[in-house]
Amino acid sequence: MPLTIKDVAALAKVSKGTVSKVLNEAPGVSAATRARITKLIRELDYQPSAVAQGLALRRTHNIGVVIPHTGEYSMSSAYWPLLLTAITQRAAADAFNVLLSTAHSEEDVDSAYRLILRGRRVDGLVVGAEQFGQRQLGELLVKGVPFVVVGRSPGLPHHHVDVDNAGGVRQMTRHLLELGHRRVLMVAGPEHLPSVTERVDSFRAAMDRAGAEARVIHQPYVPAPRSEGVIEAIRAQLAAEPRCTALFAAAGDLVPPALGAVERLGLRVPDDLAMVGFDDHPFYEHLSPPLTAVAQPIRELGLAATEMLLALLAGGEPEPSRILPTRIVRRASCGGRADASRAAVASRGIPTAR
Amino acid sequence: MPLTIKDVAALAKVSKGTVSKVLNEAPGVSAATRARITKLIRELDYQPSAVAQGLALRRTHNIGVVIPHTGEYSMSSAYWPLLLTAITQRAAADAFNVLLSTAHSEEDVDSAYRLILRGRRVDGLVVGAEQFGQRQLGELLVKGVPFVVVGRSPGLPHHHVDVDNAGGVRQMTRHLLELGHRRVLMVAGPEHLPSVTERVDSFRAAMDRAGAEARVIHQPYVPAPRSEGVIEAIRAQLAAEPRCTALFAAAGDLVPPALGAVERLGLRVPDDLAMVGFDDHPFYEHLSPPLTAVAQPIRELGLAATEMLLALLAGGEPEPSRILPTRIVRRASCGGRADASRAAVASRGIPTAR
DNA sequence: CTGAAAGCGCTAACAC
DNA sequence: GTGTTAGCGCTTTCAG
Repeated sequence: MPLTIKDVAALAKVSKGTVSKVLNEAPGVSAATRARITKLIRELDYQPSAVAQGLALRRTHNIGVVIPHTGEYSMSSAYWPLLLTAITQRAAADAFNVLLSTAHSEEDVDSAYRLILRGRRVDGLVVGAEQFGQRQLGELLVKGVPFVVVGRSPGLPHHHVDVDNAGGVRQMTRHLLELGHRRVLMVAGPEHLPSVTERVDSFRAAMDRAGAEARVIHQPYVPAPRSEGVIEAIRAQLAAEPRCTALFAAAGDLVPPALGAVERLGLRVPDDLAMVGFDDHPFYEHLSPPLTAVAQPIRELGLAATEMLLALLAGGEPEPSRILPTRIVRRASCGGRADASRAAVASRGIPTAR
Repeated sequence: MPLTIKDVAALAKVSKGTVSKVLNEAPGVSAATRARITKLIRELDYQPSAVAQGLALRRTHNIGVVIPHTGEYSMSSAYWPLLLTAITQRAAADAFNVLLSTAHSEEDVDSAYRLILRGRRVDGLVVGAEQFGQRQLGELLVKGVPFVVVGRSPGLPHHHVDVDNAGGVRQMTRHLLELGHRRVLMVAGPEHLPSVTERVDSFRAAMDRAGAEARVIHQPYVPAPRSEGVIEAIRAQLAAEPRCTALFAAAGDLVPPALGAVERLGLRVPDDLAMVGFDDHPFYEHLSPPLTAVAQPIRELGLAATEMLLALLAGGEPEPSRILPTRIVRRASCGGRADASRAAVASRGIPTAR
């Protein structure tokens, strides 16, 4: 049986209340007894029960994170893992733990949601925009649970952080236009997602403005072994006359099928077709040719989301939304000169690969 | 203020005890009142406080997971994200939540460890072998916290799951030998890691047995932008006479620098040099040529770890260890015919890419 | 400055 | 079958 505050009090020959004050660095304890108790606590390696504290204080010091399962299909993007890491790290800095909940399908969203909310075991939530429907968000709003959304869910008002989808696409589209492309195919995700709409609209606007022809096809995100349909759809569009001279994969998960389609047609990149992606990935550098992409500040996004939530939990009033800029990493897949990509944020290396 | 059991009891005109019995499906309540209370609970959308239950029952229904940060450097492997997903999903099936803790450096390990253990907010732990030192594991043992290690930490006895590192390497090495390679370079991770030792020893043994020459260099896992030193070390070994005809990157994080070295030397794969990796990744299919690799059953590993821990928590006595087999996915990087890789486990697609 | 007591929301004996 | 009571480990008045 682990030590309780009562044990500590008995050993120190004081009351529980006094020990509690020492634990919480509350005033009203003489320096002498405080020192004595502090020492005892250290010697005993006593740790107060977070559960009991939670009951008494009605706060758990846990934040919930609801994101999609990283199934085999989604590992062509490092988005969620990097986001989760950043959130966890930032939360830890304020002594908050992260309670994780993932959903692997739409039906599943609701159960993920209740699992983490059940019993109010978190003080607040960070949720992926795609992970909560209007209903769930509305419920959170009603219940008064503090939360911040990563990405935007249209309609209801809420705190949110996101990358500048429109800006990133605009910048990349202009880059393609500058390189002389007049007919570009964008492969985008499912139409009902706000992030998809933002990217597509921005692409269309930039192309229109230049009097160039924007082609867009929407595709579901699908596990790699099942991407046949997606590959075929892209192949068909790519083969259609008049031919597009550039292909824009508007999400990380669409890059592999896009590559598949290009391989299937035997097109040479960048000579026959220029290619770019949204959402950078370490392997892009090693594709042949290396793939130009819009890089998202994923880590910063996670930090921003967490800070916003922590502010909310502290009773503050953070700005309702925070949009982070993207940047283009030029590699050889568009022809022209490829800048060396700027060095990424350094992280100290510890063993991790398996 | 959320509803409490007291409110429900008052509205139902029964005592808290009776409501509690209904909540826990305990006997001793007439069918009629049970039905009435159940209905009321549903109408009110009452959820008992997990914190209060935790206090009373001395179990939190949370499991802790301690894994490395997924810094930029480690996203060339999908190992940790996939593992985490599997754990979370399996835990959810038994109504357990996952409390996440990550460490981004060796110094950090201890704080990650105390953060999650502080206040006993978890019933048990799944930890990455590299994440806990002997000291921490020993402390867990002493404190009697149930835990299972993913990978092996030598010395102390503990429950653990792992992939068959030796078997996977042996199989792949034999494959290379069959293709006629007599001099092979393995790039492996830091020597002090058991998984690295297992892979290296198995490689050496298989090569020796065939009278072939095994060359091994150890390299730290390092962030992508800093891999210059690693690339250079590999390049140097690759250039050394007599030349190796095959290169074995013994961890996911070593594949990008290995590719870098090969590119730098202008070697053609597989004609000048065959290349294989340990730990498969969705992008390997789109490298040129597609990379042959040892695939690890990561998801199954996570499920096994979680099941072992859940069994422990339920008071059972699971087998102390579980080793899962790997399989080779043949692609074109070794020359010869490349089998189509067997279809991976299907997952239903929901929007996830950003 | 310190101790005693009430209460956070729930469970589990044990009466009735 | 149902109500009552005593904790679970901690915080927080409020006396002394």
